[in-house]
Amino acid sequence: MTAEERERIRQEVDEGACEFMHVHEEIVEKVEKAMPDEQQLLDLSEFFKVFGDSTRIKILYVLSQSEMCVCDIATLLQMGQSAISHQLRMLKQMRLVTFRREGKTVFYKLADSHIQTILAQGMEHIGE
Amino acid sequence: MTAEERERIRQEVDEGACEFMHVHEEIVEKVEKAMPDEQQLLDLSEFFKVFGDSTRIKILYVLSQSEMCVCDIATLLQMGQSAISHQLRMLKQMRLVTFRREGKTVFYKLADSHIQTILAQGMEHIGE
DNA sequence: ATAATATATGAATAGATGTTCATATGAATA
DNA sequence: TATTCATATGAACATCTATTCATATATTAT
Repeated sequence: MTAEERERIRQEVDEGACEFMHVHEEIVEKVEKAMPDEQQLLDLSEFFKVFGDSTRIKILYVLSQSEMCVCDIATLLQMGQSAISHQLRMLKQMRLVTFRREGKTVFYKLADSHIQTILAQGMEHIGE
Repeated sequence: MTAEERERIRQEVDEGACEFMHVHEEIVEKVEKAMPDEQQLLDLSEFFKVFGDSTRIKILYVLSQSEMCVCDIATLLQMGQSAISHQLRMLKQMRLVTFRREGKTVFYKLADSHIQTILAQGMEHIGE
């Protein structure tokens, strides 16, 4: 593909993008080839989004200390049962927590030790 | 603190929280003691929030491949220059990227190799 | 079966967030 | 100095998200 062709395509495709820019062709081409699937990057951001809310971080944190039920979590975080339950649903969907039922009570825990590693990694980063 | 006192305080403090719940006292007390600062957990969620947006993930990804300027990024992501610039501002504030000016152009790169580790860790997790 | 209790969930609302548009700033060049 | 170009930024808007409220479901006990 020549520079001319690329320029034409760019004008057709990137209406909104900088019209007068001076792109560094080599870099762009090189990186373009190394780009993962769009979907993979979307999944990745969805994954991190789960950690990007203080309520969910707190839930994950307390569950890293011990398995516990919904009301234990609500008590610890001083939040309503419903709010916790909604968030646990999301954490379930994202496979970050698992649960077991024992009578009327549902006990939640972290799905795997991987989660703790990520939390610790984040902690490490902000403590700098 | 007796169970009675705790119950009274709970009723005063946790208006919204489950009123009829049967908290598991031992667990709650143990974990309560081990809880980090509220602020630290807020910071942690703020940190992860940055990774929880697909545009920012893409920016971080392309910068993990090579230093580049705003318009290079806009071209690669097929997005407007302004959108990228706004996001770069946030990434700057969160100290995930640094930049150097060269004439009219501003080159951005990842602030440290730590960031790549976190991205890779996330990638690893979703690929399961 | 009925009541009590722990959790789940749908709808509504308020607040946060990302992109766009228009424009400003800063730097090179004529 | 005026112009051009790369980037930055404020305001507006639309979308997404978290919590609350009311209520449903599931399980146990009476």
